[in-house]
Amino acid sequence: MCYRESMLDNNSDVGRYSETDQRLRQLGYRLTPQRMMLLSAIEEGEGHVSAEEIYARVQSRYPGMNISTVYRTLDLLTELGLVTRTDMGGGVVRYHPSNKGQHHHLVCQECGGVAELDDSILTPLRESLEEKYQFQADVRHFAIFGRCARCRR
Amino acid sequence: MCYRESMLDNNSDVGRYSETDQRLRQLGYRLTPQRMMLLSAIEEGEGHVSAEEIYARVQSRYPGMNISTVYRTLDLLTELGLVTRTDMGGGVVRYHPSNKGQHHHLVCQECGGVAELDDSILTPLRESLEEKYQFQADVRHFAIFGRCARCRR
DNA sequence: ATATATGCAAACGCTTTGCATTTCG
DNA sequence: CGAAATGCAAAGCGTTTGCATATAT
Repeated sequence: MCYRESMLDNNSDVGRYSETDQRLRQLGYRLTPQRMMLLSAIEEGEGHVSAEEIYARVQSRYPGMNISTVYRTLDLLTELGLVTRTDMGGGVVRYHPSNKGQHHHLVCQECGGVAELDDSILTPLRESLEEKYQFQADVRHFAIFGRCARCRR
Repeated sequence: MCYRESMLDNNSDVGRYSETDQRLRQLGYRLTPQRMMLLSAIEEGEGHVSAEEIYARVQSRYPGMNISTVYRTLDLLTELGLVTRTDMGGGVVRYHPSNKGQHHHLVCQECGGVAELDDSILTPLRESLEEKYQFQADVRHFAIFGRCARCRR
């Protein structure tokens, strides 16, 4: 029904439009309450979040949020390049705002821990892939699996 | 019921035990018809196959094969190290025999094409991960996403 | 003989979809 | 007002599980 009221009544952020919000409108998309909530949830969350986590986070404050809207919105934002989707392997997919800078992941297959990886370490690999295979590696979608320092002991 | 007859009657390979078959028995596991079929399907298939593909392939010859057996057997073989499981991203998981040598993958996000990648190109990266992060990269599970030479033109 | 593996059917978790309803612009 | 977005419920997909039955050793 009237999800606007139930969701926004006590939202002190109404009226504050983030950079990404503005961008959405520029591109001709509607700025719905759901989209604003999802964007702020993604921006607040440090690091990377899954669709289900985003859903839970938004729903805790705005119980009207719907899981299909989460997926549809994430798809849209990803297509527009406002959000980056990272396939972490094992069926785990995480999202983070594109404007928060690039970094990559070391995923430990033993403890499941995820460490961030500085981009510079990949430069040599990118260059040799370019040279030898004419392959343009998409550095935004990088996850390396293995065993972390702790689990090796 | 009696899946042995229906599945093995016209299997000219009965009695020929592959290297991996033998290995299974050594380790104390039973050498069932299903396991033999699955192993030969995986070994025949050039390159990498998904669980569903293995299932389809085996079933075309031995209609009794069951999808849960495929998954259970692939889990077992992976744990034993006889088969390698590669997460290709996008929920796609492929398997190939461990004894067929190591190589990696360049997955084109545009055309979906998969190219094989020589292991040597990863040596510098592995070394720097080891040095800087004490992280032991699992090179058997490597897929790099990006755009292939053809799609860039 | 008996522990182990299989078949079957049901459930799983995540994701997608169709369609009626609502809402942003 | 009208196109676009949402809610809802159902289905999709690949995978896993519980339990009775069959079988390799």
